[in-house]
Amino acid sequence: MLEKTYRPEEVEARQYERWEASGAFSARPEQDLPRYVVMMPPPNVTGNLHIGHALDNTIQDLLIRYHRMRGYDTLWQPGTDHAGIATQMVVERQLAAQGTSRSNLGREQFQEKIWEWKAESGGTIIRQLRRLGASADWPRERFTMDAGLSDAVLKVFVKLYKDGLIYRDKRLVNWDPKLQTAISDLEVQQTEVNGHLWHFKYPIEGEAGRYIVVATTRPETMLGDTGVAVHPDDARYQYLIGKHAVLPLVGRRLPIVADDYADPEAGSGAVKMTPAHDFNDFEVGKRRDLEVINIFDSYARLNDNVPEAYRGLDRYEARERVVADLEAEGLLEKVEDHLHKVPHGDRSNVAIEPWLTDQWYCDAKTLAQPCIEAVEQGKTRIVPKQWENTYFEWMRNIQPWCISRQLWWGHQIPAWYGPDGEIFVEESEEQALAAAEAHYGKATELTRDEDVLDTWFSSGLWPFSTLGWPSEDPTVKRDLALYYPGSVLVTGFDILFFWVARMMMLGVHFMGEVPFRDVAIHGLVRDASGAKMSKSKGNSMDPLEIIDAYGCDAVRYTLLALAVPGRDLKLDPARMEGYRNFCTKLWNAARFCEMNGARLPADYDPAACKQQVNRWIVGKVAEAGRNLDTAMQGYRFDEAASTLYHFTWHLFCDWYIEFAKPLLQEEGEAAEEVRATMGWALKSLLCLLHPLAPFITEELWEKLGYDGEGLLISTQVPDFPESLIDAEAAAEMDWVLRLISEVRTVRAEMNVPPAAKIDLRLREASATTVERLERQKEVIQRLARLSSLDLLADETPQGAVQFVIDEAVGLLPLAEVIDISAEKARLEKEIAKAESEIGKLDKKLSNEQFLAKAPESVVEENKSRRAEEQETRDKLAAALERLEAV
RNA sequence: GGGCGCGUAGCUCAGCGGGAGAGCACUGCCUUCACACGGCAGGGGUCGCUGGUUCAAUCCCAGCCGCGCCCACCA
Repeated sequence: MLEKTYRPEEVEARQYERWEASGAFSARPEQDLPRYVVMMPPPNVTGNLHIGHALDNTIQDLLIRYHRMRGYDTLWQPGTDHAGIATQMVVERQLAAQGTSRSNLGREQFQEKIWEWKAESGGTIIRQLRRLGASADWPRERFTMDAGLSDAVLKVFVKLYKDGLIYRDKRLVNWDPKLQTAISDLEVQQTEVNGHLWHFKYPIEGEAGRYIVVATTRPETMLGDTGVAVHPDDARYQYLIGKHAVLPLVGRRLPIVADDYADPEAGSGAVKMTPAHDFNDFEVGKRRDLEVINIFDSYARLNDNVPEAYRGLDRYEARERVVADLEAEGLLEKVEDHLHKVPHGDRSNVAIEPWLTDQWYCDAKTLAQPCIEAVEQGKTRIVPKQWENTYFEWMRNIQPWCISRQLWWGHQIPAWYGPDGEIFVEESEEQALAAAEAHYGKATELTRDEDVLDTWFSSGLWPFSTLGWPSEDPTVKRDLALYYPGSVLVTGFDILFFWVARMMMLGVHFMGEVPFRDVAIHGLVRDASGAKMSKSKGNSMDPLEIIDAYGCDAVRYTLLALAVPGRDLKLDPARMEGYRNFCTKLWNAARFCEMNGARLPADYDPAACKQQVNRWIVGKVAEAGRNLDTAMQGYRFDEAASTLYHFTWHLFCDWYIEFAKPLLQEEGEAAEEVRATMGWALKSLLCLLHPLAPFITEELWEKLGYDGEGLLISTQVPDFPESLIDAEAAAEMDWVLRLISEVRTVRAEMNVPPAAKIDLRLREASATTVERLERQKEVIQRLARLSSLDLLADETPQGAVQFVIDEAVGLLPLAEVIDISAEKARLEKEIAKAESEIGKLDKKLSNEQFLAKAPESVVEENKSRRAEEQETRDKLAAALERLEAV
């Protein structure tokens, strides 16, 4: 016999091990089945599972299990990402704690350290995903720096280079002075800062006493100024165009140029130009042929291109000095407070510096074009659809993607330089040397580019690199044919650009086909009050801890129930408690079934049930199954969760089991049919629930001795054809349910002491209305007896309900426990409510336009509602009169 | 500056042209032989505000007020 409560801690590890050992997680390429493929977003190899991973992977596991149980060959491709900057930072911090640094170790030793660190803590997150119940194809696990995936990176880089889609360029990049690397636009976060706007007077050359005023938020950059721009139509400055200003502190002649970029409305209308340290100024500088003078070193300290007094100063020290010196010279006109956005590195959290360097770029614009079309044509669907706009917006305005990083951890760029700077991009050093020999006519020594690629470059290949591309191996070719493109990519919107867009670009370019059919976007997990979870705020939830506390199924169910597509979810422990209770409820329902000998005969046919309750619950199971299918197709995991929750608790437990109790007391055919149907319903329910709550359902399946090797390993969900839904049984049962509720209410209000349990014995189902009415009468009679009320046998069912209520109310004065004045107040309130309802309906029904234009059915509905309300009102009024008479 | 989204019961959120819903919380009764992580019954909402379209608006449209997010080169 089952225990009284479900104990997840005793079940989860055991069931998981059994699943994994069975091999049932694995794809079955050799079988001729429809395919369902999900590529797991690879977490950082050295990371820990956080709540966002838990959501993302629970959804994927739900989809995978759901499809696996419906006859698909499923591939859930797992793996991890080397996460360049993030991992390098972790190891660097460790080195710092040990009193050393990467520069002390040198490149090779440092890389060894990282590999050691990976070997040590690399498997953590994968193990943690197993705690979540993730049924991924673990033997296929990949790492972005595996040999195979690295081959893919090489091949892609070389091909794109040779196609002219990757190139080297000298331009301003987002330079992170702390991490000492370039970063892409996406890795830059704009942070609002309370700063100042300084207005400086630049003397006009040869016109003593005349100045042009420029404003800046970054005074230190003035040391690199090479011009001043004004708007061509700005009357105030016409006479200055073509003349020069003299840069204070430096003495450089600054051409005053006309350019549309200068906004006459902003500041003084004149703007200083620092082409080496500002993206806009760089563009203006190119147009107006201004000098580009770099004044910073890689740590954002002033270099030798500034007057000696400032050399070596940090940018912020320099700012103070420059302002002080200009003020001393009387050239500071004014200082205003100024709130503005300052770009910061998302990893380092220091202000990034636009800095002139040589970097590798990817021509994202060209790659993006077919991806825009692919989504427009519906080859890939983004769910919810509103995100398509965001995708289009970004893809249409995409900038060149800076793909080189000055790091040591990652895929080193396969580019070699000859002595004269000639670039050789090849898949190996040998090929590069060969190319160099061909180029120079003799063997020539080459130096390899030190930079590595942006992490997202290799993860952009994930949908096909994990399948073995570019290997020519027949197995790989087969897998690519079967498992590319994937069915759906599940992800939060935070990496829509970082990752999804890159996979689209690289997938379409190299495979000639989009990497996935659907992109299912979910929100971010926030705490109960809506704040972002973060360690520093102390509001983060460790998924493993909450799994320990509530059980994995409860955590999964909570996440799914909250997962409205594209919306953030606020995670409240109270919710998890609720779903933990749900698990217990399910467990106990199964326990009841077990205790009462619910069993499923081999020849059981749900469509052949005779009894009404059984026909009804069969239909409700089928309905739940069909609703689940609809929800899953629309990625409405919240609806999937709620439909099964409602069925389990409020239909199966609250009603069906209660109806079954009296029936089970009797021996014979009726009881047998209930046992069989109950067994069938429970078994079906376990099948339906398994993808959401895999552990408890599997455990029950095993404990109840259902067939096969278990839910995950060998069970297919049966079809639930619409024909199983018996509309007549459903309508009757709805009526019975309502009736029982009403009688219960009356009894509660009358304070009728609890008699025996409501005893419903619904006799064999019958098709004819006469018989149906007879049965209902019997139900009413029983209820009435139980309520100590006599009931006229020839009342019609609807009248009977009213009669029961009337009688109950009529008995009120006799029940001493009832407070008469309170009861009067209640009745008066009810009457007022009914009257207001009648008033509204009257108004509606006297509206000619309504009668003329509204559909007939709506009019009829309103009329009958009017009649019902009137009847209710009259009965209530009569009851009130009787009460007053007492 | 541009874009997206949100304001529905005390809380968290579904719904979305024709009688306001769920979970939790709350109140009352019930330790009845699956379950007190339970059962039954109940209270609670001018569906942000103002206009418009419509026979009919929580739902569609416009404006406004609050809140959040994303993107953007404004000194």
